[in-house]
Amino acid sequence: MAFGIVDDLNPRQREAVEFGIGRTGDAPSRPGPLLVVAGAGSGKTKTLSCRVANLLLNGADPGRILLLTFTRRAAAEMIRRAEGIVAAGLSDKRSGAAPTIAWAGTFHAVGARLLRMWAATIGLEPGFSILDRADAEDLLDLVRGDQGLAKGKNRFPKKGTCLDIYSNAVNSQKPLDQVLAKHFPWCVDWEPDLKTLFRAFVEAKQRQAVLDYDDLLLWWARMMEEPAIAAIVGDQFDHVLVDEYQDTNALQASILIRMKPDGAGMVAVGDDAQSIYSFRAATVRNILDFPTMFSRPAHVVTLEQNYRSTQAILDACNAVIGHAKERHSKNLFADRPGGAKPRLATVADETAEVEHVVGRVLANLDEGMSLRQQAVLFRASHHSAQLELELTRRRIPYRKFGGLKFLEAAHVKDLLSILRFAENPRDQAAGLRVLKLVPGIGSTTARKALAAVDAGDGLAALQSFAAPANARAPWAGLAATLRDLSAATEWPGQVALARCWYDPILEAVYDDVAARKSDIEQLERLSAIHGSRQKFLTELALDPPDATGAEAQAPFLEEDWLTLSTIHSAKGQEWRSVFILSVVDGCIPSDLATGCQADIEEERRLLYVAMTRARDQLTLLHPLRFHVRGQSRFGDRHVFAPRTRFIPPGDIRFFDLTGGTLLGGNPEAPPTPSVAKIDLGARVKDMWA
DNA sequence: TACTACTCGCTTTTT
DNA sequence: GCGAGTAGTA
Repeated sequence: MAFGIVDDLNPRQREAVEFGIGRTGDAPSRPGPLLVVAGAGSGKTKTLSCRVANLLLNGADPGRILLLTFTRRAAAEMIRRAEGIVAAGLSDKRSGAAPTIAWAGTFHAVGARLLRMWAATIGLEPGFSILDRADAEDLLDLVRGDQGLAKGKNRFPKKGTCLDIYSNAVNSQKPLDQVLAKHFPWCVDWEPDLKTLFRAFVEAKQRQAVLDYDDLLLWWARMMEEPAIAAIVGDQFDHVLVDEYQDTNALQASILIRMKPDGAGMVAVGDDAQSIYSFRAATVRNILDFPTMFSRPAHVVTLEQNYRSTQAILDACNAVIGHAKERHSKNLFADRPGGAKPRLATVADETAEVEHVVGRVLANLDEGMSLRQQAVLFRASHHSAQLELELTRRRIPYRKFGGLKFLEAAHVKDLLSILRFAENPRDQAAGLRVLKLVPGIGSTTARKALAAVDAGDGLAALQSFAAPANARAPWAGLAATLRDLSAATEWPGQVALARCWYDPILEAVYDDVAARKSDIEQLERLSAIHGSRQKFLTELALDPPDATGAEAQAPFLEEDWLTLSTIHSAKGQEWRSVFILSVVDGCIPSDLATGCQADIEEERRLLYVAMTRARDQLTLLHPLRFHVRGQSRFGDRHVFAPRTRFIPPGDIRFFDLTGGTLLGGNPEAPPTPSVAKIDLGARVKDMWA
């Protein structure tokens, strides 16, 4: 079937788009597994959307296609493009609404949906609530208290670390002792206690009808171990397409293989050179082993032609990844010859770095490159703090992706907890948080009240609960609010109802009331686009609003803005001009990730991912003096920072060195001797030696 | 029992 | 320089 879009695919892309699809337009065939190894900028999204479109144009049922992506945004983009192609392909034959892919989203979102469908069969409460990361931590902490753990003189790992350990064990499908030895060596002695804790944690979650992120995958995977269910769920889909396969973990692979043991209709797309989520137990083994994972071998197509960057930029990227210890051999070549070399700008310190970036961004803007075509990327969320201040001061609009989320703000969590508690009175973490909001109520009273809720007739127990005299009025107000919320049949208005009770509390507790109230108002606006309380809470947990910033509010979306993003959140995107902050040893690679060779290799890929986002212009910043966090007792808060080890002297030729003029004074002057030798990273690590 | 003041440990990336 | 745990007070 000839249609315009396919004509401008290159031969490899075309192979991926057409593999195994009957071209006669008769009954669609069920092709064997296909792996598309897609280098950076090689048109991966285009290829995948074309394949989806091609399936649809060849008669595939859109309701029987499963599209698994890394983020909700990626799924939406893929569907938009596929439907556009289909609409164009059909327009000359018949008109009609473009078909919609009903099953698309992240593994977690799809898992949640399937689990609700199958809940009755697998002994799960269909109305289960979903705990986000912070909720899960709180519950884990609660359980730890109940278990009487961490009472000894030695410090127990903190709740975040405990959850990391648990999560890693679940997602990597490895026994606890191995996980501890490999990733958390300093917690090895706590193994028996951790095991007890995790067992109690799992029991608590089941008793309370709550699932955390890991459970969405774990329950799905366990469900698929039941052959009868696996057969039905597998048969539900003719085609399963998985994007960003290099960032999936063992648990996710086990789901796929149980769904399609022979790999029929299974397509995975990814790039081992861009695997940057090992901290989430993602393993590059997944993509390397995909060809032999199913009972039928997979067909492999490699996309090596880069359409994004100029040759000069690509040369530098290839040099960086060329030093990687092991990689799937792939030779990216550019479609766009020439171009300016990437700049490696050496500046005095972080203040100069910010000055340099802002200056360049504005210069680009003067030359007609809008802010939206530019991005500033960094390793850790807080690296942009100074830049954000400067952008705000100069009134340059920006949106920041990654890092602290809107949902993590205390007041937002408070309000959501009220809704969650009303939705699921068994949810102890939400309940405890809500009850403790009442002035004069601490954890002891709150726990007693929760026990009454659990034992008696749900939320009604709160109204008959004898609250301390000084807390009686707000307590009664809360009990009435929760009663009204749980009795409400209409979703619209419920956030307003919760606010009636919560706003006075917020005003009493916080100083910056105005800013926090506007967050709550945003939450209320957000609630309007969801159909029910359960949908709202589920969607918010699985797909939190991901941008913060001076212009993040909906009414301003049409305007121009500069993108600030962690490298992780920049995955899959591209800009004409890209700036990478603090390309120094200690940042990239992070001081915290220099433990073993595998960590270093991942940091190298991280720099590679960042660099390959650039189309025309790439600037790496190298501040000579680098801020050291939290060490005020040393007086000077800077340390000398060498250029990242990922750009050795031999590779300097791929870069244009600038910055001498920006230094002012003597660029070669050694830093203050008293601070030059401090290796904070080593000190932190020594504690575990 | 609730809240405060103080000490101690550690500091990333995200569904 | 912040969060979490602890000791002390009301």
